Amino acid sequence: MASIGKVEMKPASGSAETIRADGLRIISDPVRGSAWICAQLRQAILEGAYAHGEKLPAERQLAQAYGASRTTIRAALGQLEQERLLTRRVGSGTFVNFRAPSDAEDIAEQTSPIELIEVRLAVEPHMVRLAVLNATARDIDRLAEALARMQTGSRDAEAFTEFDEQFHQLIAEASRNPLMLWLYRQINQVRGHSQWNQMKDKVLTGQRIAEYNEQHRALFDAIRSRDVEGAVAIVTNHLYYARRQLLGADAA
Amino acid sequence: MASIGKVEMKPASGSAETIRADGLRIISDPVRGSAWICAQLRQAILEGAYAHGEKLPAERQLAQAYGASRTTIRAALGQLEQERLLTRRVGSGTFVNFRAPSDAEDIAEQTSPIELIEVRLAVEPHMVRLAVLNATARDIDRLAEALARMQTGSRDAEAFTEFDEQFHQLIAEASRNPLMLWLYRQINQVRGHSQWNQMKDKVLTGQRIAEYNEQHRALFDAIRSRDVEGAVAIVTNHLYYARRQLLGADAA
DNA sequence: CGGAATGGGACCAAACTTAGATCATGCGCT
DNA sequence: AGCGCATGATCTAAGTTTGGTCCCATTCCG
Repeated sequence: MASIGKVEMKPASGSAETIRADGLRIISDPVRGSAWICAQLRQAILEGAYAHGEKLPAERQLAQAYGASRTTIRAALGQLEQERLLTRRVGSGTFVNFRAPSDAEDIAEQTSPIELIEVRLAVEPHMVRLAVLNATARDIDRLAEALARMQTGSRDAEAFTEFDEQFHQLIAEASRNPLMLWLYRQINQVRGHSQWNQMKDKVLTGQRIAEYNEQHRALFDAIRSRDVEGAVAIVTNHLYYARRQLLGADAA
Repeated sequence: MASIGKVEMKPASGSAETIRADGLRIISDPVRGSAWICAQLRQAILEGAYAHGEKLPAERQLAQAYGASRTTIRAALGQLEQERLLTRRVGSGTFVNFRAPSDAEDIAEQTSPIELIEVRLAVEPHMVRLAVLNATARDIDRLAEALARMQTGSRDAEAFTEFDEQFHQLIAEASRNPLMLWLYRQINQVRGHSQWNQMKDKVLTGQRIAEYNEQHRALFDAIRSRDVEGAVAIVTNHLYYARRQLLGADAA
């Protein structure tokens, strides 16, 4: 594997830099400083050389690769982290946090978070209705698992969004309607690319995550007990609630 | 393609890295670890290297194959299981749970007319609501034209279906929500390919076409007069009506 | 000179990996 | 049914990797 792209390119020798010998032409660019390394990495990320979520080489390895000290590498990575292009986790590594618009649908760019909520408001209530009516015991087990994961592991907006997508997609599966599932997957894809991602950090405070978790719990209980109207009401309110907060964030 | 690329590192073991004198060129495996193994397996599955339901090698064998510990392999498999790409059964093995990506046409074949109606029942009421709220005068003009065409030229089931799709898509446009419009186009595409086409001749009798036309007329009037609840009620009944007839046709 | 950036090293705590042992389950065979 | 075996699930203990932090010497540049 790794046949694709994963080769090539040296971080050094970007443009005609450091003409040794005579030392004229020294002008050059920021030669191999943290700023230069930062620019190289940023370009690589923005060009999609690294997939979203992919792990970068460890700092010590990058240092060796770029022929720089770890301090310098850390300065560059720190800058990129501030730009929200990277996420760093102790003991784990440094990860890319940028989705290349390569596979992003045009439609995602044109869709505002409000419009996305409107569409979900159209689809999800009836989807939940079908889910309550058609969910198998296995579906409900899966929902329970997802709910447990969500309530234990959703400390930040990033993780919560991911779990939230999983949860709602499981409901889509529980509807046992292939077209409905396909449709919701499309919506989820848009959701992953939309401008929502740029504002969710501001909207999803810790308290709101807790509130959403409560609503998810209530929705699950309604589905499990086959309470059609209750489930529909909960998901409808859930989305109205989210829309209200989006409108508030817009105003702010 | 002499672009800036990713820096490839090698793990501590394995092949010697090759650092060139002039610059640096780093080779070798991208950081093996559970995340990397997970990515490898995911790509293999998504590429169809494993058929749906096929059994993967046992964990102990995978561990040996990847030169990693069983714990690491299990971490990767666990991630893929969470992504619902795998299913694991004690005593049996690990199995692929992924079907070749369904495009619109595949989905259409898997979708029964009833399921299609269910999805439309989910989407269209709220879509109509948005349309009533957001339709421009131009939108309403276009709807009027389509309605006129439909009522004059819909003698057979074929022609009526075409006009009907146009009419509903115009409503989607009137919602002024690009995602909604895109979504409805997808639905319409499925509609064009589905098994519906094979039974519509039997369902769409001349009388029923006339009834549908009446309903369309009423829906248009409601939209034009900005009667939100009225329009929603009409389209909902319209679809329930169609569903009832489909169920009748199924029974027959 | 003096400040800023860089290099190089040490140490820490968190997360990950490894290597086992043991258990529980399901399958195939007699 | 009973048995043996392969497989996934779980646990423990230790080792390794990794980003976070601090310190100090060196280099670069005004």
